[in-house]
Amino acid sequence: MTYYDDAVSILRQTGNRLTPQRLLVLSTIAESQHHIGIDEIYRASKTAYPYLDLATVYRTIHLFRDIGVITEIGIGDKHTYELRTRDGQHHHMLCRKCEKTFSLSPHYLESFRASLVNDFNFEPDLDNFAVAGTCTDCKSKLN
Amino acid sequence: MTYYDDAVSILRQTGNRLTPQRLLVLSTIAESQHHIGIDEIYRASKTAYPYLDLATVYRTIHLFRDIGVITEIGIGDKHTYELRTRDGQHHHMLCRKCEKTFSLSPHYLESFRASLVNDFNFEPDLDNFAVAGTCTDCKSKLN
DNA sequence: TTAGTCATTGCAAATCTTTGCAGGTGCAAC
DNA sequence: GTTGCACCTGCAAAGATTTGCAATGACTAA
Repeated sequence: MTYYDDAVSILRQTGNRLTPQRLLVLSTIAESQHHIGIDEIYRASKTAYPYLDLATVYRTIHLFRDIGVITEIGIGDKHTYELRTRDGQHHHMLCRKCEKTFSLSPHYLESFRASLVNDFNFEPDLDNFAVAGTCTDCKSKLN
Repeated sequence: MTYYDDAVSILRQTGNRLTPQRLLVLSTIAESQHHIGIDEIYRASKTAYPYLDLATVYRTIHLFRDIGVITEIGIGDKHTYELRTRDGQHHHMLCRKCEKTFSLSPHYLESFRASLVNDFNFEPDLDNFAVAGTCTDCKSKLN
């Protein structure tokens, strides 16, 4: 269970505690094959541990996001989340219409990153980068 | 007043009405030199027209965003807004350490966008694009 | 200019998200 | 294993955002 070990070490490194609630939320996100919203995380986790509170889910999600365990993706007004993998760079494209995701090789962003570093000395954090847009299938359906 | 004329024509084109509330919110955003949050928009606009309701501000902001009159920028958990100028969009770099934002000309993302369109026929929505990272000042402070 | 229509508004209620607090609990030190 | 302490949690209340609805008023057509 790679995600578990990684999360443990990141939580430890950042001085946070390993609580059942956190591990539960973590595994719920990990087991979801796609990005998952707060409400779904709450519902799914609550099945395993009925005392779980929504506020705890919110706090846990924000913690995970801030320490880099998960990535937040905004779809319209809704926020969804997914696990960050160990191999770091994990980019994708996300279709706003059909909500399918597509992987993207890191090299697509490399020249962008390089120009920010060169021109502004700004080091962007592009790990687990996601772009929203319209995929080819949905574009053709628009006609 | 370019922003006014542009907004009028965009609202007309999209079949929306020009109401005093909308023009008020629009001018509040236009007069703000930086990104401005919902609460500030509400407070400033309410001074000019005390009957203005918060719900109207929310609806107006979402309308403006959806028809492209303004751009939404997510800074941390807070959303801020700014006018889209006629000469097109601009993007932002956001420093995670000092929370300062820096503008970024669209051409930095153009080749990225072009390669997604060419290689995947994926049309990314980069209107409210913001990259987080570390700015030059904060990088030098790290030593 | 006037009248009719339908989008828009203000209000209030619903829903979503965050926060304060008192008690519970992980974990480090013994 | 036990203890102590700071962090976490659940709960409830506050704050933020969205929605339903009846009344209003912007715009079109005559």
